[in-house]
Amino acid sequence: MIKLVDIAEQLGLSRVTVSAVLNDRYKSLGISEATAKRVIKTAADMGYRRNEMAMSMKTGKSFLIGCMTGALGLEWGGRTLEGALLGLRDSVYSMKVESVHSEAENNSAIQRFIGARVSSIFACNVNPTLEEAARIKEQLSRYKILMVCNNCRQDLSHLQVDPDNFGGSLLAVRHLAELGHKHIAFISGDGRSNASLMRKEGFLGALGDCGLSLGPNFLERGNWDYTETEEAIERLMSSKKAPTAILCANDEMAVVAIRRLQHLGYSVPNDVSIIGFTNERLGQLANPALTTVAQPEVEIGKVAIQLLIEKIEAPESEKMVPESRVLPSTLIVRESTSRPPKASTRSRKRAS
Amino acid sequence: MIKLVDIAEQLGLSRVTVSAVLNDRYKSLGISEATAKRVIKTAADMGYRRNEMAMSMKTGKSFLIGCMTGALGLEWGGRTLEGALLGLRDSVYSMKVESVHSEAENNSAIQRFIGARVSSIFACNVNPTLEEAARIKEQLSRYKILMVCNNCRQDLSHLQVDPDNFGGSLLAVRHLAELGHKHIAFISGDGRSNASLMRKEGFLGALGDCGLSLGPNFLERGNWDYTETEEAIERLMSSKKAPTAILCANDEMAVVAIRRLQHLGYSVPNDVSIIGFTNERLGQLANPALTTVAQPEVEIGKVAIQLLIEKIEAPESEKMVPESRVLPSTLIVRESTSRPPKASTRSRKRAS
DNA sequence: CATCTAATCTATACAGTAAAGTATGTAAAA
DNA sequence: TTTTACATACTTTACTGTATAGATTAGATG
Repeated sequence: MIKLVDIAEQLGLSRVTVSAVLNDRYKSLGISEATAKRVIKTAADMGYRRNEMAMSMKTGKSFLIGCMTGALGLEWGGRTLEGALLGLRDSVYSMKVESVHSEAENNSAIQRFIGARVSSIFACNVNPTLEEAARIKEQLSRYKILMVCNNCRQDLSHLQVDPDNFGGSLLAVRHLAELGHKHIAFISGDGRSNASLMRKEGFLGALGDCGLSLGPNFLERGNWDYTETEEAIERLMSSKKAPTAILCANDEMAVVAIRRLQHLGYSVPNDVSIIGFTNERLGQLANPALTTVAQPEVEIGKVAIQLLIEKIEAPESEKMVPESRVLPSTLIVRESTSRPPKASTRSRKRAS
Repeated sequence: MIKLVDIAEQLGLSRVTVSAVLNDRYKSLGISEATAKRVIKTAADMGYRRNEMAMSMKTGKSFLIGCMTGALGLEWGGRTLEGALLGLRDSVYSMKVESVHSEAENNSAIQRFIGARVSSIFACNVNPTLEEAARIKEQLSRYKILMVCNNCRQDLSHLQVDPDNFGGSLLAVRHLAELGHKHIAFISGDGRSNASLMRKEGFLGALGDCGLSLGPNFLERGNWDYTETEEAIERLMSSKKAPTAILCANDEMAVVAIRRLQHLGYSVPNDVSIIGFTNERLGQLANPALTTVAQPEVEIGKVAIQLLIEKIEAPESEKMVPESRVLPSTLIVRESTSRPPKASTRSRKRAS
């Protein structure tokens, strides 16, 4: 691997001269244009790339961001990471990635990041408990490493970039209310998921906003799971006063819901309207195509990294000041929502 | 950030002593157990983590792998990266990731990797043209950087880990042939995609294997695109001798195919059997649930990285010897395949 | 001859490691 | 008794590739 001295020797100059030229500070150093040109040409010919590590050592700055990510195998997980990588573009920063699935893995990722001297960490779709988050935060502050989270509890004092889950539910419920629905149920995901929690809160808030009340047992738990979601649907539809619309905390559960409803003999959206969350391809291709709350995952990753970079480069005093950003959700109306049936025409049919 | 000298000063020792203890080479250096214990304790108390960069500088080894990845927003893309990160676990290596979408981005990613002094590169779901791959290869060999690819043309002399696309098609066609199908069509993806190409080759080979012949215009192009796939379906079904089964080069096109067929009044699988490729959630949730060829994406990422690490650590002579591994595909039979209809009962119905 | 300026070099630092060196004591060999 | 050898428990020096402050040289100018 060719280095500064190699170029310097080739030209009978010192490393310093070469370094100055290649970093564009040669004018202030009084190096002649002729020399500069020779240096630049030789460097290119020899295929010189400066060693970032050596530079980091010298300057004491790492230009490295650590990203610990969960949910990589899911569309929205990949999209968030993609966004983060996009946010890095054209910056001098680069990213080390570790995938994590447990508290133990979070810890070892952080240890490795510290060893790598990252300037900051993006906890991408990691869902730590409050205690864990606090512990991580304390450890990182000891090393003065910044952290930005998405999908995290709001009450933590670190950087945060989130989709507007609350507002997303509002959009969904308002859409249903405008169609005339009065009996809307909600199927939540994993109880520890902040996204699921905020979507539920948003749902409850939105009912009030629209002057609707929550039906009995209209808050079901699907736990991001097919079977549990199907059971939730069965319970909802077997109650005396069944909902005419169901908001699901993600698209997957929404599609499972549609499938189950159809299996039970209901028509979607004629008997029951369904809305999901996070606009995945499986919703787009469902039959009927799923109405869903889209969230800007790519943008979230991008903004998270940009925020991190801003903070790194901010003056020392502002560096550790927590900041949070919320990016708007949008409603994508497709085929799974329509006006509610008239009470008389609604009936439970056997599956064919 | 605390460093060796800090510990050394605290204890009145030299950096070297501390370094030796913390790297478990203190016995050969003749450092007393008592000193070793003090050092270890102090290091832990002070929260010391050794600086990987400094270590790399000194040893000349980077323990860094660069990963340029495409398709991050798709399930299989995320899974491959996830696998790669899994392959890194418990090794001293770590990974820098860049997402790429074009030749220009591939190049800039490589430039950055060279600057970071990566020991090797994983081109993860990057689909370079032959010329581009050759150029990259030449450039990397200049810096003695290893590269492993998945989803690449087979005839390149670098490391390669691939799913058995060819064999996957064979499994699919054999399954259909066993069910009694004689008229099987294929819908391919992007013509430049190696995966699509190999799946088509496998399909054609498998027809011969099963004693079947290719019907007229039974090779369609869907180009990974919804509209084009729908058009391909229309063309296939409007021909005089329509296929009774269709193998699609991915699950997405397969689900679009099902949707279109149903819209045209056909029943899947009673009128037409459908098989996809790469086992995504959207196929599992389709109605009927999709029969598909699953490929071990996670395993591919894992093996790619393991191969890379093996090579890095291999003696110089074996280092640049190309090697390729192919991991088996499996057929997941669900609801979208069944016996072909008897010729008389097959008819085209209007959509309801 | 002193001063100035242009062009370049020297020395040092960054955090770690490898190899060689050092001070002291002990024990066996000459 | 002196020399040699060796072990103990370390330290010093040198080096990785780069950046930066300060020194140096050559030639021109006053």
